[in-house]
Amino acid sequence: MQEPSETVTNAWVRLIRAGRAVAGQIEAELKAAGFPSLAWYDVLLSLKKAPEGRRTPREIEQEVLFEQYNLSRLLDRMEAEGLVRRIPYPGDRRRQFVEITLEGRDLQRRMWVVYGPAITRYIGCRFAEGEAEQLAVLLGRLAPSADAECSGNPG
Amino acid sequence: MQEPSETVTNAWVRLIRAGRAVAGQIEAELKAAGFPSLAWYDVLLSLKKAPEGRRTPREIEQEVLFEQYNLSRLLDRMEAEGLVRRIPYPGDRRRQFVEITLEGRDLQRRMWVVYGPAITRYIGCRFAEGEAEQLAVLLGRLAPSADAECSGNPG
DNA sequence: TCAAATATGATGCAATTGCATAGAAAGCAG
DNA sequence: CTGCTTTCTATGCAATTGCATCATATTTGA
Repeated sequence: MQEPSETVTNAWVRLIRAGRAVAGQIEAELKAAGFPSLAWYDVLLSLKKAPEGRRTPREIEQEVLFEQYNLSRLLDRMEAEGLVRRIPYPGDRRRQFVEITLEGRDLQRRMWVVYGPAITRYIGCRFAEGEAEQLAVLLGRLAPSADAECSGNPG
Repeated sequence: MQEPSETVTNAWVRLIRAGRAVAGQIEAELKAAGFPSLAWYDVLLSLKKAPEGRRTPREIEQEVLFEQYNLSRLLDRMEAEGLVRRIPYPGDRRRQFVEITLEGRDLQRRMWVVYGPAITRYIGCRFAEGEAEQLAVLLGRLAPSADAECSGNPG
């Protein structure tokens, strides 16, 4: 296992910087509009897309890549705001379902009015459609599930 | 200003997820090896690359995209560990220089031994060199300085 | 069937981050 | 000069995150 090439390192640095820059600007717009952060949006959207608007915390975690303990407390806050509701999971009392409420659905919709155009402005505007496609494909290879080609483990 | 296409949204979602996933794994390896986080590394490297190993906090901020107050306190911690030293800025007493110490340089080097191969493993291994180049170029367009093509401002 | 291992979610506590604002030094307009 | 604005860094306090661990429920395997 060896050092990365200049090019690879550069891609990595830009990946992080670009993510930070764009996320920072979008978060700022959401906040300016009086909305909660992207983390809340991610949870709301994840639930909204799920059948019957419900998922277990584990499923949400894996989709949005949050830490278990962070999500647990984020759900506390969201539940306190009435955006989400925890309900028993039939057949396994360790688990639970988290279900989006009407208010939650509504908030998601209202946030999208700010969020969508922001994505257009910070991403869409900078690429031709084919380029965006290319970028998406390349980034898809970095997904946690995607298998690497070379072997070797940490440590 | 309008909604983003599916493709653009997808690129954005993957950008964030990929960054989180890779950063998470790299952070885990660093921690497992007894090292501090990537944020510390970024500051050390930024200083190391600078002439005479020194930069003002503002310069570091802009390079690594940290918040001013976070960097201020990160530097406190790093200074307490002897990795960095604050020295007066000649001709402007508002500013200061942050200078990397020998210990700081050494830590950067030792962290790279873990960090470099991790970049290879999580990024390099997943792309041919030309693809990595492509990815880097596309991501470069998202840099905060890069100008967007369409107009329209938030709000 | 029962103890050990595993899976899921919650929580106490320390560390970090975000927010608003302070404090100090330049820069600027008249 | 003098007062007003801007720039740069620090900080009090609240909110969030990370870490370790707990509590409970299920699964596994002898």
